[in-house]
Parts: sequence; structure tokens; C-alpha cells
Amino acid sequence: MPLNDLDPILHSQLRLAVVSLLISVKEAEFTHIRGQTNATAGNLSVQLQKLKDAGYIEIEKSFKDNYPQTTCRITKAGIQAFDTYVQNLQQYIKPK
Amino acid sequence: MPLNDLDPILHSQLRLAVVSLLISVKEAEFTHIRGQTNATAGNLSVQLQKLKDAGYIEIEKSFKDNYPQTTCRITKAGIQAFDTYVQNLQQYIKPK
DNA sequence: ATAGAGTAGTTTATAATATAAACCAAATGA
DNA sequence: TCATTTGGTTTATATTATAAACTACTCTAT
Repeated sequence: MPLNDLDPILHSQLRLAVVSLLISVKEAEFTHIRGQTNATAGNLSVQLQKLKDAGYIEIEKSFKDNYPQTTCRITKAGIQAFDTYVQNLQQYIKPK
Repeated sequence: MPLNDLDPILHSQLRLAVVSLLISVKEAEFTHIRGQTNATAGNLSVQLQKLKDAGYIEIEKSFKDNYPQTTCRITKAGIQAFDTYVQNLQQYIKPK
């Protein structure tokens, strides 16, 4: 079994954590993701943008209680990419 | 269950492939690893050095049929680090 | 009303990483 | 003999991740 390449968009601790989280909750706010991942706001902002550029998540901006609110949602492509990533990764980590 | 940090030495496709390979075969030559991973020689050279610096592999240089030969072997620390990495990674990729 | 602190981010600069290109030394083959 | 090949290493460059600085508000207390 060959070692397939790992999607570089997902092979990043923070982006993987974000996608992993969104896979299970479907939708989450910036601040919540920040809390769950312990990322700095700047880093999270950049990485969310990359996930959006890759088409793996959607970002919706609104206001909640007068404050800006950024809501993230996983896309079909994101779920698909995650599944493929996990499949490929198994080849690296499963005992032979 | 919290998302533990992933060892940055192992969270690199090529280094992970190298360690994964060495875990299963115990010992391998530079050229063999290069063939299995499709890495360029330069990249592999650098990454092997990093794994050595981290104490995850041993590198032994000798000559075989007049040509230089670089043999790599996993260390106890390498096995331990890989196990921990896999454990932590499971939190990211396993379905919740 | 306004100064100070806090919220929710983005942008930009820097540090770290990965990768490729160039190079080296010796061996082999035409 | 000189061009190629083998088996690498070193160095330069592109990519990534991260932190620091900044923007644009809001809230609270005076």
C-alpha cells in the first residue's frame, strides 16, 4: 500500500483541529473555535481564511449583541477532503 | 477529550513517512527510503538530519561496493514519539 | 462626554519549515 | 578521458505558521 500525499491544507495542526471540530458540530463561532483550539486570534483568522479559500468551510459575518460575529460551517468539499485525509493518514500511522 | 499538541518533528509528511517506514523495517538505507517516499535527495537529507537531531533515528555512514551508504535506524525515543503522536492524532481524526 | 478597558476580529511582519537547485566527491562506462 | 551516474550535502528560495500591531468598534464609570 503506497503512501499517498497528505492534503497540505489539512496537514496543519490548527486547520485540522478547526475542520475536526466543524465536522462534529456543523457550525461554530470564531470565539468558540478560538477557545477550543487555544489559537491566537491572528493565527485563527489566517487559517480560517485558508480553509475558506480551499472551499472547505464557509464563513458568515454578522452582528450579535452589537459585536461582530464570525460563524464557520464545514462544506461538502471540506467533509470529503477530511475523509480522504484520514484515509491517507491511516497508511502512515497504522501498524504494519 | 482535549486536542493535544502534535509533535512538530513528526507532523511533517516526509518525516512521518520516514519514521513510519523505520518503525516497520527497523533499518533502511538512504536510497531505499528515498525510493519509498519519492522525496528528493536534498529534502530527505535535511529531514533525516532533523530526525537525528531530535534523537528519533540513528544515522550510520559506511561504504558499500565502493559507494557511500547511509543507514538509518529508529531509536527508542523515536518509537515512543511516534506512539504518542499517533495517540494524539487520533483525537483529531476519530469520529465523535 | 470622554477616558479606559474590553471584544472581535484583520493585517502585516517575522520566524520557522519545506523544498528545490546547485554543488561535491568518487565511481563507472563509452 | 570525459561524460554520466551514484550517493549524497549545502545553500538558496518559496511556503507556512505565528505573533505583534493595528482597526473598529462597545461598554463602563466618572
